[in-house]
Amino acid sequence: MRVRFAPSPTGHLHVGNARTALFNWLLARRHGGTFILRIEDTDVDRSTAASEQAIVDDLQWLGLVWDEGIAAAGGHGPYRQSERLDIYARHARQLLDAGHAYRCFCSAETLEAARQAQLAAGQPPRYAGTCRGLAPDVAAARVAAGEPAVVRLAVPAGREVRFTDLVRGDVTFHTDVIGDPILVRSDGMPAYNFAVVVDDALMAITHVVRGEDHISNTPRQLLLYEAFGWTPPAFAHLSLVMGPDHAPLSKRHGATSVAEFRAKGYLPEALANYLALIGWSPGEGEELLPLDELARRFDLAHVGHSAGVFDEDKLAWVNRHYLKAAAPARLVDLTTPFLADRGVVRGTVSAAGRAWLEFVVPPTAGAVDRLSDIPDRLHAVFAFDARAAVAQSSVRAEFEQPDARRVVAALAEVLAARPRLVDRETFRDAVAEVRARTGLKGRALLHPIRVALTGAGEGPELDLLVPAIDRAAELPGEAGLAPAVGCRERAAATMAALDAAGP
RNA sequence: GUCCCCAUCGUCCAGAGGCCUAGGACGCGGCCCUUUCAAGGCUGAAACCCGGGUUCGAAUCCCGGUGGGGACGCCA
Repeated sequence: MRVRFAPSPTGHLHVGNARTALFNWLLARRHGGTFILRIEDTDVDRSTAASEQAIVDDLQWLGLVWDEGIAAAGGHGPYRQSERLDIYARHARQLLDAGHAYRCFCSAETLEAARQAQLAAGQPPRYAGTCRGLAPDVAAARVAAGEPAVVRLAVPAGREVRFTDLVRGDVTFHTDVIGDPILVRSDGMPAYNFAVVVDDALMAITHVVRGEDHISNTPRQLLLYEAFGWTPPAFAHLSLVMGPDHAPLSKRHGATSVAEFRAKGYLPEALANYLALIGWSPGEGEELLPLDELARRFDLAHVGHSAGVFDEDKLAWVNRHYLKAAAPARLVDLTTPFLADRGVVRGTVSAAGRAWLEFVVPPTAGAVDRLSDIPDRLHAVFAFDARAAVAQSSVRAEFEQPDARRVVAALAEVLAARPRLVDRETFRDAVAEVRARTGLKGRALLHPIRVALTGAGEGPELDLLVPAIDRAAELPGEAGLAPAVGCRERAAATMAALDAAGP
């Protein structure tokens, strides 16, 4: 089995295309086949080397390694269509000579006008076949005279083209609804339908798994296989991925590219796992499975027929699972850029700074949806302003609670008499003392402490936050982290701000 | 407009004629756990698009309707 993913390097890798790549990859892995990456860059105006690189990076990030293709070995190259121009020219010649294709001299403007007219008249827009009857020698003479021409496939009239789609079953098209497709453009570049067929055939592709948007191209391609006398591969058309409003996923729905999800702090294994769940089920009610296990169970016959809505909430849930399972050192590495963006990490992190990150990041990552949420949860460690906090209405409201001030006063005293609270035990111990002094417990006790120390009512568990603050406060200035004020000072400052603000 | 594809909870899936009083997951509500915030556990509400057939029996098969999507490019 040989399958391929053939993106066009005209932008970032879209999640819908990433899913197509994934399904191809899963199928190849499942059957011990070969997964090939081919670049379809025949649109010179829109294709860029940067896009190709971005797609390569995204595929590698997702873990979808290819066995053959650009930047890999393989005996069926080149794998970039722009490097196969002589091959297409040779095959176009073959079709022309065999009478399966012909030259068309209609200008793009003429064609566009005809298309508009047909649309306006409620007719299916389709090439009328104007140049089809031109005698070969007449056409050759016009070409020799320098007249621009395209090469079109002569689609046989009155026939049915059918194929058995591996996911949808039998599909039938009538050739009467197919206009003669352009094979070679006037500038000599091959057109999509022509290049794919030549490449898939020459690269010995056995299964073409692609988006449903290509289903109507399939009859044209089948006709080409027939013209060449080649045996076509098996086809499988995947339903499309939609946005929440059931419209094609687009920028207006938020993130749509793999790169954007990576930038938002989703783990590659999470995105890949989630993508596999759109239109397919690993079975037995299981959903959270690693790529190799998904591959072990993958089966085209069980791929769904209807379009799937991309649900970022569910992606986040999958991501949470992998965030909890990720190795601590990796989490720190992945989170550092997000922390740097917020100014928490500054420059080179020292061993002490790194130790601090390894203390706080893994447990924090286990409680958020994505890595980009981590700076928010850690924000309070480095930013604290008692006066500003007390000026907030929500914080003031907290301290209007009957015993809140007593808690802060006791906390300030307790902390003043203690060393830094650098672990959970010493923190709990300090809380126990505040509890003993105030006789309060539960929310009445912890919430004022939280607000007094962080200036906000929400955030990570105090068991982690407080030690994180005091450890950060002990760090030398060159640790690579922003400076932090310790809890002892915070409690005192809050008390002072409260006193200054009056009852 | 023409052709093609599709149609189970809000969303993603399970369901290949009786196992369906339609199952799981996300999200949502409730409860539990928790000296705070989350997380986690348990639990609840929530769907077979409509109409005809076929059959002893249909979410499952057939036809029609409706709805959604795709294609109709010198884009891929």
